[in-house]
Amino acid sequence: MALPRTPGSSPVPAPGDLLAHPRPSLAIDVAVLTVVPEGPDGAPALAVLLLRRDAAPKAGAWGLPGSFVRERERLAGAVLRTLADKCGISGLAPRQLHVFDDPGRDDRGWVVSVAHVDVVPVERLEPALAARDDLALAPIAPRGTNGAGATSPVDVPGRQTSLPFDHDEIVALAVDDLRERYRAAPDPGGLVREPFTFLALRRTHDAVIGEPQQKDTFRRQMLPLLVEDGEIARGGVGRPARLYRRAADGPRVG
Amino acid sequence: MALPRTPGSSPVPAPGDLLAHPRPSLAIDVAVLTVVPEGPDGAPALAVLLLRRDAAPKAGAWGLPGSFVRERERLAGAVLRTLADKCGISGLAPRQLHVFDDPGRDDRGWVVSVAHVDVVPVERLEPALAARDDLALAPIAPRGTNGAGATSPVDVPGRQTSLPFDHDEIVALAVDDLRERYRAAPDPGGLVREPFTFLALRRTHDAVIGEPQQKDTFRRQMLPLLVEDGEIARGGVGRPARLYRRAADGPRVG
DNA sequence: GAAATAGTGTCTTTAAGACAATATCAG
DNA sequence: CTGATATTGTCTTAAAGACACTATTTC
Repeated sequence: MALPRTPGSSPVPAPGDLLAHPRPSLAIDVAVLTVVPEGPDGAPALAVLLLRRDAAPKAGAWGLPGSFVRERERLAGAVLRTLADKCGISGLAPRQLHVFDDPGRDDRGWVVSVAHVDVVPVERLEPALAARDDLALAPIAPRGTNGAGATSPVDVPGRQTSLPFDHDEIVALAVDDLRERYRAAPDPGGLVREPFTFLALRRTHDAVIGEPQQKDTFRRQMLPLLVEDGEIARGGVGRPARLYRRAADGPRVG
Repeated sequence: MALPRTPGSSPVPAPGDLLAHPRPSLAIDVAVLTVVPEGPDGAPALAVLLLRRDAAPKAGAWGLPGSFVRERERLAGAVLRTLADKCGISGLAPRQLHVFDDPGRDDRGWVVSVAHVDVVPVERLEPALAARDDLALAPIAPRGTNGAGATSPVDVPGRQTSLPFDHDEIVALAVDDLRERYRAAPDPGGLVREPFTFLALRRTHDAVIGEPQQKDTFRRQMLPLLVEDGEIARGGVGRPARLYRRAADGPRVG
């Protein structure tokens, strides 16, 4: 077998020898989205998890968690490992969004990154957020309404006006993906603990989609995708609401 | 700088040295879809371009065109190069579908492949198809209607019942993606030469989507996305139809 | 009973599906 | 004029939006 060559030596592969190909570094980035109970306007709102970079390029800047994929590791596994190792968070079910392949996107070399989105209830982020100062939840800017000439879909903390690399684009893709899924099904990201009332479900959808959903239309759309459970009584002030769970054919269980 | 290591030597990266990471081979696969004038039932129908493999694994079997990404090459560029080099075809605008990252998907080693879809008018495939016998257009099986116990969405030529690797899955994703886009906009793949009549447009949509579109509903949906052109007279037998082009805000121009 | 929230009824508006009438050409 | 296709009108049906009414609890 031929010896492994340095990447970029010979563009012509020796047949049968995979290692002869120049190979890129493979990375993942992940936009962890959640709903915070108090957004900028007091109502629940979408937010994204940011991490202060300590590594080489753009050290000190806020960006999305990401890392290189290890040998024979699955992409989803790399995302979950990154969240666990770098953020102390147990993620759930990463979804692929897009591959960013611009050869000039990283000064360090040829890095191809697969962008992901994951959705996590805010309770699972709070311990890590409270314990560390290099983690932050940044609110999603409500569509083009962004301070000054910032082009980021995120209200980045501090003086920073945008996210490094393609992270602004990744957040935009992640938000679009999540909104599309929340228009079609009840809480596909598992943000609401089961069983839940229709009010809790609708408040979450309002926050994700960014605008209030019609009470009755929303009920009629989502009802066929839910199964009833029991009753809630204590706690609320008005008439007790029925409790529901996502129908079995629905997506992942939180 | 540290010497490049063989992939798989050290899973712990030396900080600052990108080359120290084990790196996968990066590949692309592409499902080239088109509409052939005479499908299995005589009507125009969707088909996918297959290539007979000559390389190492599954040599002789029909599969999708694909190849390894070269150094600093864009993914879309690798797709277009593959179509040009291996199929003698000039592709148009590849779209990413999904990253296949199962470490066991290729016996030769750690290969991560980005699946793509591209849409090409059949006229641009015909010269290559006529000149070579390792290229074929396979009809898309109309939803689950597949000979015997075949699980492939493709009617693969010969005795083959499915495509190698994840190619069956790629074709299914490609067809779903194309159908979704054709439900929303007039001929986003540029299959019909401009200017076109409503009949030509609808026949193409019928073929892509796999079932006939309502004549009047289709017209009402697509009309706002088109701009008028002139008139057609010669050729047809009935009343001449107006000619249209895709509206400027539409997608790529063929 | 008053306040608050849950759940349902129904009217209006909009869009799709279906069918058919009218328009305009070649022969 | 006949046959063929294009284009438009309209009726029916289904769904969404909007509004309001009734129901059931806590205080």
